[in-house]
Amino acid sequence: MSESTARQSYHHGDLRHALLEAGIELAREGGPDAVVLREATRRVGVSPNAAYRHFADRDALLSAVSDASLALLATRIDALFDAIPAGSAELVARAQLRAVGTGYVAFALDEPGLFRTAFVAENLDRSSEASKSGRSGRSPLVLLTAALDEFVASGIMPPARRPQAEFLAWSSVHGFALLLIDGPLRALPREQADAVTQRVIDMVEAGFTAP
Amino acid sequence: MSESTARQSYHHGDLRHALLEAGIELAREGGPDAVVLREATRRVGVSPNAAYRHFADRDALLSAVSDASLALLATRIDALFDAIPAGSAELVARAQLRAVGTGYVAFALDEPGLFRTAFVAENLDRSSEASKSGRSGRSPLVLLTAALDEFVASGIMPPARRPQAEFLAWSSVHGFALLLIDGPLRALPREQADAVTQRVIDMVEAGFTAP
DNA sequence: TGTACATCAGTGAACGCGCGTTCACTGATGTAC
DNA sequence: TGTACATCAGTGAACGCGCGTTCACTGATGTAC
Repeated sequence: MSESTARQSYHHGDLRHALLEAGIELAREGGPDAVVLREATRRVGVSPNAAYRHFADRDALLSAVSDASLALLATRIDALFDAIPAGSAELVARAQLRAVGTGYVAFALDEPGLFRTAFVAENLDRSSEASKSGRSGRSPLVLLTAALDEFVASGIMPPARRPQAEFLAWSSVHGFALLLIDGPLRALPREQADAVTQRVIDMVEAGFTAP
Repeated sequence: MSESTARQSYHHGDLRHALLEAGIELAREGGPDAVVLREATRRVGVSPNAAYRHFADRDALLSAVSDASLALLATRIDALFDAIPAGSAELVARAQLRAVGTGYVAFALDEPGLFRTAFVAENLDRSSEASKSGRSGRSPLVLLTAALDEFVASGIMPPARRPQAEFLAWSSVHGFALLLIDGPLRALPREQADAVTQRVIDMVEAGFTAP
């Protein structure tokens, strides 16, 4: 977009933002390894070292891109979450669990590069820390936690199963996303992938609520 | 081991094997990206281009290392599988599911570098293809499949849930392994990790067998 | 309103690095007679 | 058993590549008076 039109002035105006956008585009195309500092500056039309006015080093750029990817994932989940119709606390909680899982996998399928970038090693941590700190109040983990709390409150999940349940649910959905984008289910047509996603969530839900 | 003693003759004797071992060691230390052709030759004490007598290129070496990693994972699971005591078909099948999951996660924790190397993108496929082709009759996927077939046969799992069930179970355990080695559960002490692993398997089992 | 000057945000050129890979070669091995 | 020679499995040197990063610089901007 704005990258393609040669800029007029010596100063860019918002180079940090432009580099971040370019980095996101690179991640979208090729995952975290494709976030190459020189290529980002090339796309923005600026000399390579200009990046160092805005990012300490290549890792700082990658981190920013990773954070942005995580935010896009969160947005996707939020949208499904907000579309849940009113109902009994139990039904809403079940729908919330489903929304988180469905949005998570859908994002992975639609944006595999960003998905992999969001979960670059050192950032996986941060995604859970950030949510604990409350900085991003609507992070997926927070939404998931709320849903599971309601599972217990409404009596469909035994309290003994509650500890760490977020991570059990997360594991299933995360692993499934990876089998779909990189793994043996890579060739599965989209509609079948969506159908099996629902079965992953069924399994998780049954695992939590089974007598 | 034998790499450390300078070799006597001009010919190495078993350079292919030595390079593979060096590659496995590199993968063990740093995952797939650490499998660097020049470093492997350095460790074996041979000139870099010597590797090309035995591997077409760097990717061929990485593939071989990945295959070897997968084989080590399979061996680990096999050991648990073979230790299952005799019993009713149902109990044995439940124990088999548990053995596959437990061995899988244990390997990931003990050998995170090899684990990540085993599931390098293009090889995740191969792990399921290889098992279908029957070349490796005791691959984890084959063992898992057998266990799940017995779930249905012994009546504890509705046949309607059987299709794709391998991948649902695999997803959960694979995702959990990644949360443990790279992710938010990285800091979990080993014994807690082992305990939560059992709960992951509980969840999967309940999801399959819930009424 | 105009000017001097500090600060900011870029440029251009170059660096060292380690990698994968190729070239022409040579020492060692095995086989035919 | 010995020798000639093809083949095999190494060596040594070099390549180009693209990267991240640093250096000394210069053009643009904003602020004080």
